[in-house]
Amino acid sequence: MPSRPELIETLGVHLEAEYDLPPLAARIYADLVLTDDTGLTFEACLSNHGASKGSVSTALNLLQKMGIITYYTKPGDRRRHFTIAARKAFFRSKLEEQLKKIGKDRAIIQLVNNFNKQCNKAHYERYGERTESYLEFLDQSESLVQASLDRFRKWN
Amino acid sequence: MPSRPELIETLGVHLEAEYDLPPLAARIYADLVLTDDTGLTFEACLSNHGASKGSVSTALNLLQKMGIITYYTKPGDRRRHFTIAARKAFFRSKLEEQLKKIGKDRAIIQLVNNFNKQCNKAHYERYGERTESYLEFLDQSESLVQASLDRFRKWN
DNA sequence: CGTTTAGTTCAGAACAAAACAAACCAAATG
DNA sequence: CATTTGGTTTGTTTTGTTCTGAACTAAACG
Repeated sequence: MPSRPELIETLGVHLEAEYDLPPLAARIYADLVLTDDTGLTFEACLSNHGASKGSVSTALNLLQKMGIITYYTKPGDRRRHFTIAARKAFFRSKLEEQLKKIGKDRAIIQLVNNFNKQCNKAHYERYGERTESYLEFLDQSESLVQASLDRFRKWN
Repeated sequence: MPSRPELIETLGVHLEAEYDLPPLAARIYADLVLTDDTGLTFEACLSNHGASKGSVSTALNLLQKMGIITYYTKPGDRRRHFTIAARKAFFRSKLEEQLKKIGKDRAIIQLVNNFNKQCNKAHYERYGERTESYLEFLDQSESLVQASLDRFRKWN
């Protein structure tokens, strides 16, 4: 089993790629994923990652703007406690993202396919069938995601 | 319908993100996608994209190293004609990439889940079921990709 | 009010990525 | 064998990102 810091690093790299985050923001996000819902204070983010106040502030604000994290306060405690925004919805929003991606992918493939139909007829005839087949795969994929999404929605 | 240059730009942006390519390399890739299998010469890449010889050279070499493009020569013509490497396999390799992604995703989710099982029991109990459900989705997704992949493999 | 606490803001340092320009090389051509 | 053609290599410039550090704000506390 990886140690906590190791796992933060591994997960951080992954999140960096998945959500196109700067390194520090991704590490903080990873840290919060591994922390229970009491969350982390600004100060904890600062010391856990050895970064400057400015960097931590920027990273936390970015994650908030992206809807990834929120904070709460305790009465009689001025500090913000940051937590991931909707742990219940974590997988659900992954599925929603997936749905968007499929849509985008289909859109471009159709754009290119239409272009070929008009301007590259030979090519269109040679590969049109594969394109159809891939579009069909996208449809099936979409249905599968949609079905899982429905299950996750009931869950909430 | 978008014009050819517009489509190159749109597709270019998409490919940039999909394969993590530098802008110029992605535009050249897009250009080749819209060009029939006669391909494009170095000179054409150069003038189509208004870039310097050095940049085009670097971009083409990168795309070759990534296995995305190849070139052929005509007897009595010193120029290289660049084409996309395996148009027949285009969708197939997209599916193969998809398969790898699913594997990575599962790996991290399991890593995090194991961590929670040991170090974050309450949290594990609250969300473990969702995790299971998502892992199941990944399995189904994998099967679907695998099935499509088999169809595409026969095709070749 | 002065001070402490909890952050924000912003200029700029440090680094990384992408493209350029010019010199270079190697094969064909006259 | 000098020159053109088709690229490659190398050093530089441009551009963009990420983080820092220091000055600042705003709320609470005594």
